[in-house]
Amino acid sequence: MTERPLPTKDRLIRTAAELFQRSGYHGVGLSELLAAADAPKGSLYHHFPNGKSDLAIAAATWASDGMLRMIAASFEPADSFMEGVETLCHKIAKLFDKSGRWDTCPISATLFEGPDNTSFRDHAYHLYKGWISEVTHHARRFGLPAPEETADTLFILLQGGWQLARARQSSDVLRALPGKLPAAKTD
Amino acid sequence: MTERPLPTKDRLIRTAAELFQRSGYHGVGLSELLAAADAPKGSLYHHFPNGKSDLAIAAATWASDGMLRMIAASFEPADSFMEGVETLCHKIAKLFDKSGRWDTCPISATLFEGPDNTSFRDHAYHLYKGWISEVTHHARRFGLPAPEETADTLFILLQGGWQLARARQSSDVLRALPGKLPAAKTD
DNA sequence: ACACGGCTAGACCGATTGGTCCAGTGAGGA
DNA sequence: TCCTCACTGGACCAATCGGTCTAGCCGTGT
Repeated sequence: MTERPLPTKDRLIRTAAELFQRSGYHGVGLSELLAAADAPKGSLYHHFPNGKSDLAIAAATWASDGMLRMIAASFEPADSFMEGVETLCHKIAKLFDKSGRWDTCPISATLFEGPDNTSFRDHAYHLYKGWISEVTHHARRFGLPAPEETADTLFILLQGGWQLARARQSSDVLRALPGKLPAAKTD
Repeated sequence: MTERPLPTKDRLIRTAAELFQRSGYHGVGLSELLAAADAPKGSLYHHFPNGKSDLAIAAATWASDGMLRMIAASFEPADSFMEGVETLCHKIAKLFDKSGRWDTCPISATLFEGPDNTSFRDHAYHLYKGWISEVTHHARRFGLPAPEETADTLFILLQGGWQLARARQSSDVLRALPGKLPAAKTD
């Protein structure tokens, strides 16, 4: 997993993201993480002087960037807002199935349950805001009446949907999400 | 906190629920937990032979029962389904504010991030099913056209809404939830 | 050819983890 | 009165935690 040719720093970030999503910040030990990334302790503390917490923030940011790209890739080629929503939900459903269906949202897994450090929580909200404002942008572009509120609702549906999908072990929940968005009016 | 007259076992369950919600299963050490509950280690392993994991399941079940009562108390005196939803969302918003606005859903905090034990995940879904079927029952009672689907959606909105509320540090998200439920038709 | 510095490798550290074990303790029944 | 047993209190344990530190590898610039 997470192939070898990548530079050590990137390998650390990717495996950290992966493991934190699976077991949460406190649920992953450095030894397990370093073994999975095939990196020695020295490298970790070279690239991330503050150790685990620095790495966690980097991992969450990296995962968030991926999500941001997924949102953009769903809405940009779409002919309507709802078409973008549909594409996004299907992409996320696929991601869910690929993840083994037990992972948590990368940001909440990594940052909300981290040390009670305020900066962790602030960063989490910062990343979430990025997702929401990206959706808001597209909602506005398609002339939706209440772009901010619609973006909020989509975010809520995705977060809650992911949770229920995880409990049910089925991505069907995620695929059914578009029908629950009030803006499903077909203009 | 969690006053003294309660029997030790109950004190353990309550403080476990509280702490797990704040920091997650792996984020709370036994020493911290026992200190908060003012109980010695011997008592923990007397009441819960399997230690932390047994306690976690008991704590999640206890928290879930409280939620179940809150759902019932919201819908039973209501004159319509939407009135019940409104009441429930406001109750939860209050709970959110009282919790310090950083806690996680007690079940996902306790069970989803616990040991990768399957029984943990199964129990989590079992508890969630309890919530959803309670809502389904009331939806059917009020003659809603699609009771199961409506209950699912309410669950999704509550889970996602809680998450966004936590990020934003504001319970307004939760209070606005009823308006996002498609069944908001006023019959 | 040599020195420099980014990076790796892993031994080592004290603190804390979850868990075990047993000697009390004290209320209730015989 | 004494026995019993559910319960408490805490010493103790190996394992693991996150983190520090230093020795050396190796590519690059001069």
